Amino acid sequence: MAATLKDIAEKLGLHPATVSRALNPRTAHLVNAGTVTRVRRAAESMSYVPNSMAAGLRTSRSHTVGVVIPDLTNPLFPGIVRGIQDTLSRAGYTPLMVNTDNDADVEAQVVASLRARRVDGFILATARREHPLLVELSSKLPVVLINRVTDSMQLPSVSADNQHGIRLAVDHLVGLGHREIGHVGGPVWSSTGHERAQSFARTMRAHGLSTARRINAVDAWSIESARDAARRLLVANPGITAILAANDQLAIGTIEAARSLKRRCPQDLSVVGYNDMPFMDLVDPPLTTVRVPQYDIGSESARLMLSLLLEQEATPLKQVRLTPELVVRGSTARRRAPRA
Amino acid sequence: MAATLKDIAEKLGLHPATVSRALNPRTAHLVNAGTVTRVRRAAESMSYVPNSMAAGLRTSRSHTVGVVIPDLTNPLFPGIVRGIQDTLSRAGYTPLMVNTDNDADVEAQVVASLRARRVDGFILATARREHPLLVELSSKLPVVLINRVTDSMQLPSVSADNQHGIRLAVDHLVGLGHREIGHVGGPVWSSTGHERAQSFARTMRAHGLSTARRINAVDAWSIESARDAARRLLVANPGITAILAANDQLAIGTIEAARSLKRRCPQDLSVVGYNDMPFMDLVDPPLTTVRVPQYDIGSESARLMLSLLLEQEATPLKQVRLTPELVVRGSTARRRAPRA
DNA sequence: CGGCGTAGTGCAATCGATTGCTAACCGCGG
DNA sequence: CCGCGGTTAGCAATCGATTGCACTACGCCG
Repeated sequence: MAATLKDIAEKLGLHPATVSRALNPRTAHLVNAGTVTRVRRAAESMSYVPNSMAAGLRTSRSHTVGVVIPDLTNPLFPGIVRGIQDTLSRAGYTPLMVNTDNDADVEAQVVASLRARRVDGFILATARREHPLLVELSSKLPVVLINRVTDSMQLPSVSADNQHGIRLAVDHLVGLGHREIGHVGGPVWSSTGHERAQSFARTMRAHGLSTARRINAVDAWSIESARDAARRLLVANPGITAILAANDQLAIGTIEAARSLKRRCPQDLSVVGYNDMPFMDLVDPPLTTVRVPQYDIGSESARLMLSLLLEQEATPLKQVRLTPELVVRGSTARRRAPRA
Repeated sequence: MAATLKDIAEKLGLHPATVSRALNPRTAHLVNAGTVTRVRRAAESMSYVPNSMAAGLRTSRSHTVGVVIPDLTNPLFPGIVRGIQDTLSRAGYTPLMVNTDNDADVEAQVVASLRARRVDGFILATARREHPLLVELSSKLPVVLINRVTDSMQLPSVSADNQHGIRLAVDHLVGLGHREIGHVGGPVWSSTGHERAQSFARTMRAHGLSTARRINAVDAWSIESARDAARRLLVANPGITAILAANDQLAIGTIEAARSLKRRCPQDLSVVGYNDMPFMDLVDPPLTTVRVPQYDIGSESARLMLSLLLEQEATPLKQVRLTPELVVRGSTARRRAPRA
């Protein structure tokens, strides 16, 4: 059906090998310049499309990268994915994207199916803290981690600086006069949640503020989960005047919990989110949040992957840290007189 | 490096062909049951992963489907993509996803690169009204259209019933007492925008209401674009008390335009969106909108694609239409006395 | 005029799985 | 004892591109 190298070769009275070389920019210099243009023209006219499966079989490189995402419908990820796609495709690579739903079994399964497709490498945005696959996987293929650095192993990674982001947020709240600041943290199994909670504690201590009993955790990065947790936190600590949530969904859940306790945001309670997902400027109240450069995280991780794939000499371990910034909107306000 | 059929065969003193048959459920019955289990066990222990590129080369089927999306960061799409992925992967297929940014050139390019990867079919969610590629493409590969039926050609498609959705919205507004209802339509090149505008006109006429001069169009599905358009519409037609926007972004832009003209939503102007993207319940005011079943659109289109790929006999042309529903929230209200 | 270097092509093996055909072998009936 | 049907398994070709090696022809130098 579709034209092959052999078809072109026959039409031109050449050998397939010559046609192959003429069409490959890296080897075209081995072929007479006139022949190259003849071949190019013929390929064009026969609308030749190289069969990447055949090429991949021969070279055992698929020009394909597995991209493992916990949940694409979390608005944090589409931006990242766009960054990955744009950068990879510019280099002739195709991302193979899969969701895991934050389920370790699903993850094992999709990783296996991507290996069957012979991906050349993996970009992992799943942020479980422990990760049995990782050791084995990274010994066989290039792996780039997104939003996570592992405790045990050194791997190439791209992430936004959580410590810095959290400090921006806490400084902002302290600057507004808040002293009793709570934290609604992410799931305990999540390395991101863990890191942000630690950064929170560290920063609070640096300000000489109490931290220990205010840290709280939920079991999913969801609005519902935060609703419960924040409610408990607020009931247990009525003196809290501000809460830093570990991401935007948790911030929204926190605001809803506050409302259910008749505490308005920002008048009675300031709330800061994290990530600055799309539309967070439009919710009520517009969310003050830490913006992470989503597209850049994606494109940087793709760039890192490409350098691992293309550099002949072993690339030195690179861990890219991007800097988040604080976006002040309507969900934070100066602390008012403590409630009666 | 990785184990191959031959490796297993040698270890077991068998021929690769036998191993292949033993491992393939469709041909396992040709092999002695005992041999099958021996092979299975060996494959397991050597952690054999079949090379899908070799299989694909031989069978010229990649078990891969190209999924072409205009813009993944449009929150409408992640839900659809999830539906596609879940359904395809359950059947052993892998989606290859690409963005086009609503650019026809980019689209041509990504389609070419997907064809080089020998995708078995295409799911197209790009909704340009005219589409030169489509004719050629659909003659060579199975194609399923999302959110679009073409004027010229009959192709398998999955979409939500725009006419029905628009009617729900208009009926709602009319029921609230509105008579002068405007429409902020999508880009003219978009088939979705076109269809919704037509449905709007039709429904308004059915209600005996004026329509002609209120229809308006913008050049992108963006908040900014709607801001300008809605402003012009409102300035030109100050009597308008309600606006139906062709999607949620346009609705948000419309609300902002109204604000800039000192018209509050919903008190002075009711606004209805379309799609019910995530977080539309949280914006200010919570958006009344037509909900389309995003996940189902994705999974139905994947199902349709699978039936095209797997059924031996030609599948009869199927055009799936899903039914949207109206979600009433805070952006619409009963019409008040006409403004002074 | 002989020999050597080089540019340009052709040859053929290779990647790993699949599959139509063939071959070996068994049991059984005539 | 022969032959036949049926079950298992091996053989070998095939998919299409890539690439190390061999070969030809030509130009150039000594």
